[in-house]
Amino acid sequence: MIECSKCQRVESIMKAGFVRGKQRYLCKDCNYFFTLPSAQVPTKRKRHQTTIIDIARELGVSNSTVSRALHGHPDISPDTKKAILEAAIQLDYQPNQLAYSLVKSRSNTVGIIVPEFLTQFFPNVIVGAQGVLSRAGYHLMIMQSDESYETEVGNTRALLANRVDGLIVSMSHETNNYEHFQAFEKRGVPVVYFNRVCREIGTYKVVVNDYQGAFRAVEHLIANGYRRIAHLAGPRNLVISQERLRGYTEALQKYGLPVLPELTIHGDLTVEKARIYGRYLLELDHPPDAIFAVNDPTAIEILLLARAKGLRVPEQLGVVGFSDDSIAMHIGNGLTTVKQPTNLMGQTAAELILKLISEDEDTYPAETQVLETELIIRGSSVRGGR
Amino acid sequence: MIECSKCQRVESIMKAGFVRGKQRYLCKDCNYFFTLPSAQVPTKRKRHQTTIIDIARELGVSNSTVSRALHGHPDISPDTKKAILEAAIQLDYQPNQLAYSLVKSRSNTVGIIVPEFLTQFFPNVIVGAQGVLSRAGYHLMIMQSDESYETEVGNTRALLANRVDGLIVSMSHETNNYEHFQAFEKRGVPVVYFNRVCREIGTYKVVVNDYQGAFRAVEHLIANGYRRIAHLAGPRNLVISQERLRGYTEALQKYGLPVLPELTIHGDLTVEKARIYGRYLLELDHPPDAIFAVNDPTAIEILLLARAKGLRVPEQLGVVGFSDDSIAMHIGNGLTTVKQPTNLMGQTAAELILKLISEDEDTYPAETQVLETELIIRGSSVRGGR
DNA sequence: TTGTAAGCGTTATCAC
DNA sequence: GTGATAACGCTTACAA
Repeated sequence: MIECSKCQRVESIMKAGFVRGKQRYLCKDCNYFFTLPSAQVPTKRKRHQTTIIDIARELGVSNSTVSRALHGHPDISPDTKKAILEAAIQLDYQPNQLAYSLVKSRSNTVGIIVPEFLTQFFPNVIVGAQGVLSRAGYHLMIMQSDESYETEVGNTRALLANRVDGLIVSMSHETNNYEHFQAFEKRGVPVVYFNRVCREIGTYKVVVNDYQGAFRAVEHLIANGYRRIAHLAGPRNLVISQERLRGYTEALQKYGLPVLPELTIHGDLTVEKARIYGRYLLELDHPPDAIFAVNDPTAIEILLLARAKGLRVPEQLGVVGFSDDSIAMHIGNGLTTVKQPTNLMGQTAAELILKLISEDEDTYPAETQVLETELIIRGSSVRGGR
Repeated sequence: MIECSKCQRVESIMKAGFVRGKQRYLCKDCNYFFTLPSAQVPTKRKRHQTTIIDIARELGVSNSTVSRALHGHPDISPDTKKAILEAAIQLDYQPNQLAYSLVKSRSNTVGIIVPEFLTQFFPNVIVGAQGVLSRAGYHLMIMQSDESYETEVGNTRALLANRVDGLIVSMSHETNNYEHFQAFEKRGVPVVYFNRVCREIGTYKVVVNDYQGAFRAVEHLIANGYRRIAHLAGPRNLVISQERLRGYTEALQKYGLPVLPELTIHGDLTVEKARIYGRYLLELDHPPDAIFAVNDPTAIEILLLARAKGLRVPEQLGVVGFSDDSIAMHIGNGLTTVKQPTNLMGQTAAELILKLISEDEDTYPAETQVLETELIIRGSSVRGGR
């Protein structure tokens, strides 16, 4: 049964205890201790996937020939090529992208990290990006940070480990440290930031003109006779919050309205905070007659609060949101909102990353693409007869 | 500086024009012309990623020792381990998951294919699945088929090429051929179907009790006095459509109401079709007094049609949807709907796939997990005073 | 405890 | 046109 690994004798073998759970043997003849290599204890063998070598063996050619045939390389005779392609189908060959990526040092995959998945905004961007990328033969590896800095760092680590060729990212609202993104650039992997960008880093960005969108929204409220306009703002560290706040402020200033600090409250984009701060605003001694919210979910929360308090919208309270989520059209008489070109945003980011991937120098000039917004006017902000 | 490639002398070198843009040199001593091999002319050299070998060289140990240290292998001295871990950090080492996957023949990644991204349903499922998987150290590769059979086949091919360890899938409504899924099982890659499953294949499924959800929805309409209840159904080939239709039919039968063929119309789940068929239903000579729609988007389309026609909801028309999209809560006086446990569905599918991956035999018994639905009653179906 | 070397599935650079 | 053979970065017997 058991033969000595050294002298091949069988008759002189005796058991000699265990090593790490494996039977140890002693050959009395040559005084040699050994254990059996575990390969000889055939466990459940993985099903074998057909490889390029299987095809080569099948046809008696070399694997390089097979590789060439499979890739439409010019220097190959039509006959062998035909035979190889047929064998590939017959053996149900599926190329191993992992091996390919390893040798080419590129994965044909770009990663995208978004803070959340539950509003329409990010899924729409993803769909836009995916269209462009898949047309270019790239895959998209989608990750969500769940608005958590730690998860985001984990996401970047995973994408880095998977050697994505590029990264498209919108930051979590907790993110104040950018080393994990810089790690990509340090390795020559291009990064395109969109929507939630920051000022500190990032040479390639895709954003909307938040300032102008906010400005027009507030201007529209003023034109509809609202005079005491509050702003439910986003987190201070996000550029989108800052820009929307700036639009709000400057619109008030342009029309000679006072900018009252007590009417701007910074939330965190969630409805939970919106409920608290919205209630606070509406219960002020001298409450606002309109609220410009940093996004649609919070604007909708304001509408619900108003309804609960018996405030008539738009007569007693005007409300404007930002993004044009699909709910905006349907709630009440409609929510006026600043529409963002979500799909286009994804497409633009994808095109930019493809461009950066193809130029392997990063000599490509820094670039921030600014997309335009559109004010969608609905029932929540239009007072008749003024 | 420059030494002769032949005689290694340095002092006898002189420049001698250019060859293909590269400086050409002449060694006066041995009369030899040469150019520098391009490796020495560092062009845009791919940035080198630190590997295990770099660490090994740095410390003068072997790569296997490094590998062991990095994986907390027991048989390693604390000192070398410490040194290696420090060097890894200092050299900013990032493991190459591709190489790892190649040698282990598993990617620690599971794929998920969903038909679309734009309703809340699938993103919610994905979030649920991702939570479970990432806690287990797996990544999720998300693909969307865009309700197209061809795209779906492309998705499966990509996931197969990337050697995912498992697949979670909800089919496009065009899918009638299942070879591309069977390819996974043939290779020993487990597949879990959810939501859009089919009867023909699939031993592991996660679904909700569509039949019961639909039955209760229709029962609720009957209890509210509706008698001529139509059904805006889904595509015939989907099991969810069939089951919801069965629930509708049997509820009517239970309460002795006739099942009228002209009141069941099969759509394709899109609002476009819902608009056409909805209008058709509402313009019948003898129109229905309630409509049970196969999903929320189509139910909402019905609400909008009713509003446009001046039909009062729920007095003149009752409406019930399916899924509890976030809009359902907000539209009009609320849309009554059958809530699905989306997040749980994702979790369940993920747990099942993990179980299947860990048993590398597929001895695991076939299993269909049926989750329960909940009827959420809102304004679109409750007539007061009956 | 550590090193050596084979191998995972490809592509690419040479020869022939 | 085709075949060896060396990478790619890593894990893992097995040897030392």
